[in-house]
Order: sequence, then structure tokens, then C-alpha cells
Amino acid sequence: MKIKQLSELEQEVMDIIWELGTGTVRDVLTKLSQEKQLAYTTVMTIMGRLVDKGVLSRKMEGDSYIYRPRISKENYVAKSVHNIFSAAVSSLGQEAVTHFIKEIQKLNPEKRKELLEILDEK
Amino acid sequence: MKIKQLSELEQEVMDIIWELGTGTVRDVLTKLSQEKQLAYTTVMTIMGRLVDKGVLSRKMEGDSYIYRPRISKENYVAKSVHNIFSAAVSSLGQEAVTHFIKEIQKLNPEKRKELLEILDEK
DNA sequence: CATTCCATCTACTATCTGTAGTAGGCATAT
DNA sequence: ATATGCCTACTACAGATAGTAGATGGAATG
Repeated sequence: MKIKQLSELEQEVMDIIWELGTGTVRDVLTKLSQEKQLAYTTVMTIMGRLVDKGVLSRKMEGDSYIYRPRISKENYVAKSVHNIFSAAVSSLGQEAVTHFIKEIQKLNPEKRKELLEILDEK
Repeated sequence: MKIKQLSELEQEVMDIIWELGTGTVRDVLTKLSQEKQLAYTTVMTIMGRLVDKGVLSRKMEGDSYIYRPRISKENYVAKSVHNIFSAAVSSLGQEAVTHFIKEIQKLNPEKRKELLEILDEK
């Protein structure tokens, strides 16, 4: 159940779909238009790739496809982080872990508290 | 002082250089040959790219270049982790942090202890 | 001199990403 | 029914990154 890493634009599109729950190319394009101008076909290509990558599914409804996520955002984030973390540790070595901890530590106290709580839980 | 992300082979080459402290293309090739067969020029290309990326420097000595790291492994790991972590959080959102914490938590107890110690330090 | 080694330049392939045009089908408005 | 327009499928293409390495020419060494 390997999750392919998504490109930036693919990620943006997924975020929109997760937000909408479900939607057409047109829906996504409309949303996206608030930030950037892309051709309809560009968004379609991206969404097609997302289907290929297995993160979106689509169903013809009326005369257009309705796309929906095949994985929840939470699940996707979890798997992505797992991949990213594993890859980093495997290529950079164990010391990387310490640095991840330091990165987390740099965050606001809230997160730090959360970190402690999670640790205590166990 | 943005550290460019290195490719897998580039990473391997850097690891060898860090291990050797300093070395020639030939040195690296010899080391690498224990795992894979690459042409001399392939390694040279990679090392040239590493110079371009600013992580290696070289100096002509006799009739060949001696390469040396321009950044320590520790420093490199720290910066890479920072980049990786920031990118992940920025593209996946704050929830990613929680998952990173969980990933760390999955590791052996040793790391957990280290984690707690680092948190206490602050 | 012939062989070996090195550096430089150049090149080729594959893959990924962003970007989009074209063509053909179907529906709706006139 | 006819034109207009939206929808999908197919195709294209350029820039970047990555892995891979040949050709060429200089220098050293046997």
C-alpha cells in the first residue's frame, strides 16, 4: 500500500477534493482559479494522473466524471509522513531522528505539549 | 544557505567522501565498486554536480583533483531534516507534525529516552 | 612509442511536472 | 436541424533531474 509522492499541483488538487468531498474537473478548476489560472485541460491531466496514482477514483455521472478521494486526508498524511520519515532516516542515518525531534521542539509550546502527551500515553 | 536536496547516488558519494575525509574520483569509484559498477566518468559527473551544488570543493593536487566536503555530515543532516520537515508541514499541514511524533515514538525505547532528554533540556 | 590515467565536454535516455491544444461526442438554445 | 459550447480522450511538448557514459586530448610511465 505504497503511497506515491504527489507533486505540488497534485497536492493542491487533492486538498480541494478533500475539502469538497467530491467534485468535477470544473469544480476543482473553479476553486483553483482563485489562485492561479490554468487551462481546464491542465487540471484534467492532473486529475487523470491522480486517478493513475490511485488516490482519486471517478465515476461517470450524467455527462461528466465525478471524482472522489480513495483515501482520506488523514490517512494520506500519515502514510506520507511515514514515507518521508523512513526515507530520511534511511538515507541520512539515525542522527536524522534527533534533528526531527529538534524541529518539532522548535514549534510552539502547544505542539510540544502534544508531543509530551503522546509520549506519556504509551 | 539553502541546501539542495541530493539524489540517491549523490548521497552515496557524499557518504563516502565524509567517511574518507577527502578523496579523488578514483577513491570514490573504488569504494563504490564494492556495491555497483559504474564508469569512472559517471562518478566524475556526479562529483562535478556535487561541486555545482556547493557541497563539495576540489583542489588540483598533482595531476588530479582532491575533493573534500564543504559541509559536515552533521550540518548537512540538520539542514536536510529542516528542509524535509518544513516542506512536509507546509504541504501536508499541521497534522503532519503529530504523525512525525508518532513515527519517532515507534522507534526503540532508547530513542524515546533521548527524545525526552532533549525536551527536558530546553 | 604504447599504454594508462585523468579532466573536460558532450550526450543520451528516462521520468516527472506543468502546461495545454485538438478532436469528437452530446446537449441545449435558437 | 443547426450552431454553439461544454465534456472527455488523446496527444504533445518543454524544462528539470538523474543515471549513465563515450570521445578527445594531455600527461605520465613503462
